[in-house]
Amino acid sequence: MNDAQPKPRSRIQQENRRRILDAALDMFSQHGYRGTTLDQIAEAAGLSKPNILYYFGGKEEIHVTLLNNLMRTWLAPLERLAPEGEPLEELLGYIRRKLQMSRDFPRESRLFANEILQGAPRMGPHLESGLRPLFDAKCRLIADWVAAGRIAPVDPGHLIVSIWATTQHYADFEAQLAVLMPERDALWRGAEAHLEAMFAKLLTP
Amino acid sequence: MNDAQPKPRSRIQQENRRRILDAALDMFSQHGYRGTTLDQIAEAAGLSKPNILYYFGGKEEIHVTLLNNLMRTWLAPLERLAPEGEPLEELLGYIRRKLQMSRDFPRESRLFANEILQGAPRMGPHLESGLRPLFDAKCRLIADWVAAGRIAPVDPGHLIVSIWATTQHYADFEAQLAVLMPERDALWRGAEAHLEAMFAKLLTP
DNA sequence: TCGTGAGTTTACCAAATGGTAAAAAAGCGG
DNA sequence: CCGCTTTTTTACCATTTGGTAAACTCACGA
Repeated sequence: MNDAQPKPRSRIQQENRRRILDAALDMFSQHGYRGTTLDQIAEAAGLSKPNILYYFGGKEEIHVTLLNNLMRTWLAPLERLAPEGEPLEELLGYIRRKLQMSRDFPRESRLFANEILQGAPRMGPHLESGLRPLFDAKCRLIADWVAAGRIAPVDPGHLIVSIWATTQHYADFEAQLAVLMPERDALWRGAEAHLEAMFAKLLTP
Repeated sequence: MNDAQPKPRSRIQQENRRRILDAALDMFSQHGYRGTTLDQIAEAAGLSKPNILYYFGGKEEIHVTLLNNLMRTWLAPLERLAPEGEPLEELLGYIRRKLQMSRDFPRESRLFANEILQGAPRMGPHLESGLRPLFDAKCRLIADWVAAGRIAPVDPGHLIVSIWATTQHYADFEAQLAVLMPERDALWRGAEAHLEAMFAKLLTP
């Protein structure tokens, strides 16, 4: 229904679009949508403002593009939660992947958090069409595991929400954690150990 | 060093300041600092913009006032975590109080989340001077409980962080949860049951 | 090497925004 | 009811911001 056009982008187009999106991700994730100006993005990208508007239709189009890109990488870890493996290992693996994403892609995590915090004004449909089916499917998978007695009884939905909450928190609230637990390396190691232990204990039948 | 002045505010001053702060809390928690305009606050408060600037020195002063007020109510639940009681009951009580705050004061939770997400530009000092000592003290308390074998071994810092993450998530990511778990009443009941069960299992020796 | 289209810059603009000055209106103690 | 203070409104302003028009430069294939 929309831009599934080919996209025969020249070398320079690709490079400049990438720079703009990278700069915009920096800004939007730190200052939110309205807190970010085109001039900031332009300066961070090393381009002039009109030049940026040559590559994107406007501020909102940049933001939406980022959100669309985000959705894919964001769903990936959950998609890999598969019925074939050992349930406990599958879930702990998911937790590990999710925590890794918080550490390696904190900007993406904050962009998402900002968008949701503000009521998901530009993402509502995506949640409904992209996230929800996946969430429901994985809830069913977990419910099956519970029914089969392969993991301890647990509300699948709230389990997934707990995993999101705990893992994303380390990216989204980094500014707070930097004050409370200043040793960065120890923080991530401690986080992984704690979350694995916590969810293992919760899920072991 | 600053406004610890008496504050002999007239009836009308108190009322109007309250209305402004309430309206500003609505706006700031939903749109962030830069995403909120004085005109929005004015309209929501039912006052004219210059009138608002009669009560507050400027936009930033309103925001800082809200943040200061927030700090007090925000620390209260953790302060009540006391060494006298049964450790497990104390911690579960804390979790219950924290979740209740997410349900009853989602605006405050989101205001806080917004501020931290953006790097705590107007709250950094408060975290250091207000939150950190409390956090450290409660970590020591929990460590003592662990050392005494009264709760299962757990990293106190990460335990507290997990409690924050899971409880606040229900307020901060409400827009997302509204899509995934539309039945509002069931959501809060399920959240309480799930979190109590999860942390009880984690902490029971 | 020259023409042409892709890419970039300069010079703007209208609207929005935080904030101010000063006059007007309300309150209110006497 | 008066006079003085508090509160509110009207009329502005300078800056910022998203965006545009059009001129200009550059790459590159014929």
